[in-house]
Amino acid sequence: MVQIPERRIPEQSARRDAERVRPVPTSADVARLAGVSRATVSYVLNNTTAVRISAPTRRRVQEAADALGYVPHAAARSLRAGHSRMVLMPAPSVPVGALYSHFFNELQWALRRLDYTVVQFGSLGMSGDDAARAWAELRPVAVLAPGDGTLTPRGVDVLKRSGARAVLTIGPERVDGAHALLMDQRAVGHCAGVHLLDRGRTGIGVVVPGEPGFETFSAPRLAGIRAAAEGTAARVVPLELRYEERSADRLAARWPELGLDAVFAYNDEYAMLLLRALQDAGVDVPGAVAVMGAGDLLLGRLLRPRLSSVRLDLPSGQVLAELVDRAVRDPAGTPEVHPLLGAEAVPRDST
Amino acid sequence: MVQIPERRIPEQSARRDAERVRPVPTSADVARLAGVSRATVSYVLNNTTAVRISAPTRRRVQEAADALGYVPHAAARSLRAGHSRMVLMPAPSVPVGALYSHFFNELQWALRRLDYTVVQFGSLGMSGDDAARAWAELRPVAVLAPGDGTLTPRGVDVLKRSGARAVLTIGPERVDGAHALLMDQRAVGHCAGVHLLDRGRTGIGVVVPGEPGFETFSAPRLAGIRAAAEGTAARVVPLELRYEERSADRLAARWPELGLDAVFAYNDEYAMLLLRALQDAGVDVPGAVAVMGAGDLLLGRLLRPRLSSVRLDLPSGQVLAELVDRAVRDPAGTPEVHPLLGAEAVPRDST
DNA sequence: TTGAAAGCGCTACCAA
DNA sequence: TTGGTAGCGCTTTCAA
Repeated sequence: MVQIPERRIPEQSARRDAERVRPVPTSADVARLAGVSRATVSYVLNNTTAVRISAPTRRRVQEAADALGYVPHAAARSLRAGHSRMVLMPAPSVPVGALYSHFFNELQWALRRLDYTVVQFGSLGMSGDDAARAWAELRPVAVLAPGDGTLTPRGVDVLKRSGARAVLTIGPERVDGAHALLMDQRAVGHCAGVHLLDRGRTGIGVVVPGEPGFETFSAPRLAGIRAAAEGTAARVVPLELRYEERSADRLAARWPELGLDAVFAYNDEYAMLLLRALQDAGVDVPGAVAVMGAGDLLLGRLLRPRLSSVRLDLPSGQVLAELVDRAVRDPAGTPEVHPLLGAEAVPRDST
Repeated sequence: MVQIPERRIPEQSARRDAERVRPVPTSADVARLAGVSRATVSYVLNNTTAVRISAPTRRRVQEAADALGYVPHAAARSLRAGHSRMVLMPAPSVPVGALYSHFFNELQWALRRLDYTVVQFGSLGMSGDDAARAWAELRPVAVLAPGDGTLTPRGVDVLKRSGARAVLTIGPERVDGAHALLMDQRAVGHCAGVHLLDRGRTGIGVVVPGEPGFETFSAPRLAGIRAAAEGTAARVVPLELRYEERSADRLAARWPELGLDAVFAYNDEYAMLLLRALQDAGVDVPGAVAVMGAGDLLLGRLLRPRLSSVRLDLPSGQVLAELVDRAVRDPAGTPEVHPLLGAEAVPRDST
């Protein structure tokens, strides 16, 4: 059956009326101005190699495009192409250290060198599956989701069914069906535990941030130190601390009754806070208590005694970008787990 | 003229062949499964109020969508609609403090409440105009670009011509044609300068980070302190410092010959670094030298003497989101400049 | 209450 | 070497 298209006034015309000011130029406008077809415009602007366009035509098209300020429409392009090169990354929702943000930038840079478009998408305040749906709507070729429990196996499925060729988590946890770039926080705790036990400490406090949102990091660190103490006579005691002087003072005040001779803080900042409070309360560091942080911040070295810490090592963004690229090229491959985080004790004067 | 569409094998079929495994479900698939038209599917899934769909049909469509794991295609949708609700934000390229990242999150959250989709787009290593083009390809309704010199008036024009209804910069500089959310770093320096002059200091060193990428922040802070010293007898001397102990030790070693009795560091971290180095070199703080930072970090209060600082105040994300929304609703409005950054000296023991 | 179909901007196939 | 045109997935108008 042949349909005879009737002449209709498209709804768009109304919108155009309101915004007639400056309609956004399309490739058709460029074609019109250059006196060629839209196909030719596409060939020229994309440097299509399969087709040879004469130099004069090429020039006319370029000039027309420049004159109009033409910029191609990414959505239309990827709709037509049936796929995109967009890699979706989570925008970190908690303030993140310089180490991690450096790593992030490196990864982004490396992905762009592999011709991916990196987009960060904040999903604050969405449940995991809602977030996955929202990501899926953008039809990314790959998703690098936080490995912090946000993403569920259902979420992974939603993403894959909507065309994501690779789903990777990056963080302390892994998820079925997704590749995992595993930042195993337990190693951090373990490493600290071993160091403190080596120093002959037998009562180890573990500072856990009182603020919400850190559980996925702090819990495995605690587990790691527990694992290190397993089979020894040492006790491991979690201690909640908020990042304020008052909270630290309170903890320091009841220190004697805790009977601990060591403490591993969530990170160097909490460690510094507690160290100062202990000193103000008259507790000798490292004599009576060994204090250890994590992250190996420069600032920790400024204290007296210099703060012992756990140095964290992240691989180069280059390596990770290649991992992502490989996963994209082989969508059917079995999910792999890549340990990402190296941890090493850096003994200084506080332990 | 009536075209009789010939039956062609669409190129897509080849692609589909390769990926036949699991073609991504479209609204047509949902329609087929539910035994209705694509229009009906759209009505149901979008809860279109103008059209009443019977409950049974509604249910059938929902079930079909769930069964297929259907997720709408954002690009197709916004292509059809002729506009999107995407707000493009720059992904910060330098590690950013907790204050700023909190502010960022708040803004993102508030924008989402206004029904915008917030997307961060890293533009590391692109020139300003390339970045603007790359942003424009995504056809965002609004762009919140860094006000750090990346964006040029040309860039603003490219964005507007490709349909962005609002372009705002957020940072220390403003750009012609764009609204500005101005974080006037000069105020920070000015504030520190006034405080140090009040304390009777007459030779003020200003620590400028030796690392690249901080110029847009550090230069105006220096200018601000110069402005404060204008017309007084005080000298202002820029001092380059890298964020490492060695660099600080070197600076401290040549301190006596500098003849300065005060120093304002780029931020609290640089201040703490230098303070420690000065103390190690036997310089009395605040007796011989007053040391002041910026950012009012908790860690600065742990030093002895407690570090004086400049507290920075950022408005709530809510307020800013409304600013963005207003700019979008009134695209023709004259660009406005909104001062964003409040600065206040917090005197402690180091000055 | 439901369906048919146009068309958003773009690219790639085929024909000229 | 260039042009015509189908069709990516979606929404919406108009007709039934």
